[in-house]
Amino acid sequence: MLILLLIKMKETTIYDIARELNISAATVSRALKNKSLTNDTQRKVLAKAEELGYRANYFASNLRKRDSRTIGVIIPKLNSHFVSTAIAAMEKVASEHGYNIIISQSMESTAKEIVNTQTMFNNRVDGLIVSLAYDTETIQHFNKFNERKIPVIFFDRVFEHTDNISIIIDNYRNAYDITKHLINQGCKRIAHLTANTKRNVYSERFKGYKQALADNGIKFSEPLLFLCDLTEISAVEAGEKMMAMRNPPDALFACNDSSAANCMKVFRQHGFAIPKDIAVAGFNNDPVSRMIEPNITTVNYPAYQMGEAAASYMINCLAGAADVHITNKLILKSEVIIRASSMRKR
Amino acid sequence: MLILLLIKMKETTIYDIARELNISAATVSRALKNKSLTNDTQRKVLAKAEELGYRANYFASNLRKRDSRTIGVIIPKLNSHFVSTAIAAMEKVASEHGYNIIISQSMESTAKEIVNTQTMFNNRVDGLIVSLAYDTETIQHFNKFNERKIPVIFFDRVFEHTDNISIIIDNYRNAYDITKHLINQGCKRIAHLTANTKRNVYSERFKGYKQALADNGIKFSEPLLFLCDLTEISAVEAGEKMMAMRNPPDALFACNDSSAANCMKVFRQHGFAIPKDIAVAGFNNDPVSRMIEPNITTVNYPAYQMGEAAASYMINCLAGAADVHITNKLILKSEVIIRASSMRKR
DNA sequence: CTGAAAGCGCTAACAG
DNA sequence: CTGTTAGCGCTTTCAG
Repeated sequence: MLILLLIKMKETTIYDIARELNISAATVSRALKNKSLTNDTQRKVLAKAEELGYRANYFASNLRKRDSRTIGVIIPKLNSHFVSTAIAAMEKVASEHGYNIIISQSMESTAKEIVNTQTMFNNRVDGLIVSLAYDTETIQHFNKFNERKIPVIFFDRVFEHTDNISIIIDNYRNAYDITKHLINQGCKRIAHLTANTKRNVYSERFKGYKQALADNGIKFSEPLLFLCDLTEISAVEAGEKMMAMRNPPDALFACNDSSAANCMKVFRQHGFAIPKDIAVAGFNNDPVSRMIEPNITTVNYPAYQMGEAAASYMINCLAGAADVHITNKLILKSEVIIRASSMRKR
Repeated sequence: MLILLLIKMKETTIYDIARELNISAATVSRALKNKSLTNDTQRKVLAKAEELGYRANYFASNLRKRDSRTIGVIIPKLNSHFVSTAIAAMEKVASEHGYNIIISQSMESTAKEIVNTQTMFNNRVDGLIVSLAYDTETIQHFNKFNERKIPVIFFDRVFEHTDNISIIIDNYRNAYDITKHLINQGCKRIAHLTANTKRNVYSERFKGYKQALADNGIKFSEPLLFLCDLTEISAVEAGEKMMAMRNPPDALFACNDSSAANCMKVFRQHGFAIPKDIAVAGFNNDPVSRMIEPNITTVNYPAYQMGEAAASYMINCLAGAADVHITNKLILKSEVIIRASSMRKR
């Protein structure tokens, strides 16, 4: 009979290194941390550590230091070009400063966002960078961070009424500009496809859209406002609704490029030429906006810079060089990119 | 003069709860862990914990238990529908079993992958789930995990010669089928756009492509093989090269949907109709394959199931119910989806 | 069911 | 520059 014994492998600790080298654990600890560069103790320690397959125990170290050097990131979903680019930037900045990043997805659900918040809290993140879920309406779940002076930075999907810093682009201005552009192309019945108009990014764009109409003598028409959850299915549904109208729109300003693309597909199926019969504009400058024909007029969203800004600001807060409550908003540069999908005049 | 004092806020510990309740810390610990459900000590502890704003200290707990209940995930990049869907599935399975997930991106660089591996190692992950970077050619950096019997599971982008379990789809079969389909549509000069042919996913597809040609009396022609790094720019370049040929291909089988889409754009700019002049097929069933017109024939890639499988298998290994070295390959079901981009006959 | 006590591995005083 | 010592907060025997 064979008996299988699973033994937890003994880990090498700084004490093992210390013993073999006849020095104290404290010295080993210091050598490992580059704190005594003068003599060659350091080299010996490093060599021995390598030899014994030593690996640092962050649990012990963090416990002792009462500091995790970790930044938590909560985002709605990973699967957009915008989000993953922003995270790549955060990761870069953080690791340059010796911070780790832990990520969690709220999957656009406030309930899951709250759970994630609690997990981050228990994991003792030094700071939290957040882009809110689709329908999050209060930010009470971040109170415990504020109470403990753990910096919370919002980016992109932010909360309007908060003292916490928000990193955004000027959604209002860009929406205004892109709507103005459509008007300049001779469009009169401009549909707007958006999501929950409570979330800042969408409400601001909606405001910009309405203001541009107003400033150009076009009355806002409720039936031209389409709300959807931005999934493939609901974008297609919205497109179908537009096509079913007695008097269909002559332009669409969608609040992201994917939905714009999905609608364009529907328009074409109904025999509408783009931009001749209906001009289209999106938002985000997602790769898809350049993949489909005609290329989609959009707003360049500085994802990388936004991630960079969020992480840098966080690091500064943690270093005590900035206070989360002094600057309140950081508005990044962004601009409309005109492409073929909206060019009716030349 | 104002002096700002930053005082690290005192954290509530189980001792604080114990003292206030006149019980021992051990009891509090047990109550918090649902280990004494009988009497109402538990309720009191929970209430007091809430009252004092207690939060568990995972560092202390992990240190003591010598166990992190964390699974590390290393992927090339987050920004694809496939990867983020797979991760969502892993997160779900893991959290159902009380595990956390930490993610890091190799950004398609072997060097960064090695660094990430080391970080995961030091962070004492209980297991590692990996999809390899574009050009990773050895997996020595995972040796230290194998030595310590920390399970390593590869998915999608796996390494051919390893004892570690790999979770994949039948890339060869699907590529064979899709090529066969193009041949059945009357195509004779089928271009293949792929990446590094060393990475399994690409080499297998390439083999399937070649075999389908061979089985149907079509000689493989080197000039019809296009290598690129799958970025937007290089896919467009490849498309241009195809168009510049004296005798351009009459079909394209690209190894992902984005590059297929990017090439289609180029084809159309050169006045080629799809599928009449050139039929197109992609791979992955990415949302973009349904966004562009005509919709792209592709292979349905079970991202969610793959993530689920990887995480479940990992949990089983960690529970001792499975051995990473018994099953060697897990092949998930997948199939070709025929769409308009390749339908030349009816 | 509960308490006492030990120790996980590390770092930061402090002292030499 | 290095060693001694104490303790971070928790879990887990072992006793009672």
